[in-house]
Amino acid sequence: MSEKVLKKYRKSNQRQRTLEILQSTEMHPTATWIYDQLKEDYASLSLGNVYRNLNILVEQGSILELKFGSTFDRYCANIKPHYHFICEKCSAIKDLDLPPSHELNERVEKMTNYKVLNHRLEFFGLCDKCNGE
Amino acid sequence: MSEKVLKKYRKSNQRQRTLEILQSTEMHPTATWIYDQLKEDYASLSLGNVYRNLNILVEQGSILELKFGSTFDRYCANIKPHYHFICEKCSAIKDLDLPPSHELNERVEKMTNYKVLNHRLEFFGLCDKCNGE
DNA sequence: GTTCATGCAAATCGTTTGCACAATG
DNA sequence: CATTGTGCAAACGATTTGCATGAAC
Repeated sequence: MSEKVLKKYRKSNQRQRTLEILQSTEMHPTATWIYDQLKEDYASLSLGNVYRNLNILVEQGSILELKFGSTFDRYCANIKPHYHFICEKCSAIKDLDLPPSHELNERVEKMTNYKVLNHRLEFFGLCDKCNGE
Repeated sequence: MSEKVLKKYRKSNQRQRTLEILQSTEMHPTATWIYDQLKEDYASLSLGNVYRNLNILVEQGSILELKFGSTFDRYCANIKPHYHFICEKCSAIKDLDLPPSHELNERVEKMTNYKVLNHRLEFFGLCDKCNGE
């Protein structure tokens, strides 16, 4: 496993403020929402720089990025519900035999006041081929 | 709940072939990969139409789309692992108190020969506000 | 002959990047 | 002064869409 070298970053008010904004909200904002908040303090702010700072904060482990975007959509003809395993090295996607548990939905429904209709479970790691090396 | 009116579609060899290709593979291909396969039979094929047919097949319930793309990235400052609930109506994302189960990784590891490092679990439905209406 | 299917090219949209200049250490 | 931060605009890449033509019913 290649150990990633942490880059050195200077102090940046804008980046610090970005982190504070993120820490002060329960919602999971988009880059654009954060941009709008920051805009009040930084009139000449650019969206590109918001992305740059968010990526740095992720790299530093200060925040999490929930990827709902930016890679490929994948398609499959196995239409009965099932879980997936995704190889982080070769990007292979495998169907899993683990039977989907409807009971999980009920558990979440009981601990919240949400109506839970379904869920999606994905495992990440190394597939048989990539793990053998 | 608004019931979606199913549109009527004619028979299309290209769309039928798209489904067959998808049904004959274990991998979870991207639109581009499917395009490359189809290209052998349809020399003048356009990628745009592959997307159109894939969307129709999804709408008809013949295939599943695994969205790893095409919406927003969301960010959050809660860096300890946790699961999410996503409201399908208002798109709110909520952190869940359900404790992440490392045991799930082991279960998958035992039933496959993959190295399982982590997983991601998301629930979908209606949040408290949207469910009340 | 009305509606759907298709190819083509342009548009869309979230995100990234190259460049020039300002700020940091 | 060497390096990082920033704004700006252009680039990128996956997906969608408008338009004109061809096929299905």
